[in-house]
Amino acid sequence: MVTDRPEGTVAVRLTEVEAYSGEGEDPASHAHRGPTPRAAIMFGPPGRLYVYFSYGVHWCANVVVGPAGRGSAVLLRAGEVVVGEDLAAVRRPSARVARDLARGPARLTAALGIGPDDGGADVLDPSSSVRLHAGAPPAAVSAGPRVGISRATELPWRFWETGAASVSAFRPGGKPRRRPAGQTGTS
DNA sequence: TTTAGGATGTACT
DNA sequence: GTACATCCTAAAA
Repeated sequence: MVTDRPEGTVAVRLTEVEAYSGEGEDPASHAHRGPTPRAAIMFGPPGRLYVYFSYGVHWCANVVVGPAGRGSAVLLRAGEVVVGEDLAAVRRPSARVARDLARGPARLTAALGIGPDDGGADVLDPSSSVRLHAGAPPAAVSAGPRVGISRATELPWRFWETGAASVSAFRPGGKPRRRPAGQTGTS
């Protein structure tokens, strides 16, 4: 994922995403109720950017997938900044460590500088300021329940790179407990 | 260190 | 009016 801005370029390698289906089988999706004005972009052609405003202060970005009219999208949940880390750090002053620059959907969107103006942008268009590049697939990918929703939590439609330090902190059934002994978050 | 509460646009009841 | 695909700040232990 790359964004070109007057102030610079930021590239992020996505490490965590969530799938949302609009086919009515997924009550957690914004598209579940149909093409509302906010979710209309999800029903458009694939490769478009669906940006929505959440909780009044955060923007989250999705990439529309599947045929037009289906309403399916992939939420970009987390990633690691590989280019323009300095600029990303400026955009995310609250991020104290590099790992937190894009850990979380709103943080990822902010680190990339994606805003409402980018809604509907074609991420496959080379001339677009927001582009999606295909990279080498990770060695291992894990799947599990989605985070931050209250419906259809059983669907294991969250996918992340196994062992990635930038994935969202998921609390299975309660407290996050400290860092598991085997996994080190730092290098 | 962990827990609680607040901000605020859009959609649904 | 309430809930939400969230994150940040403040307070307590």
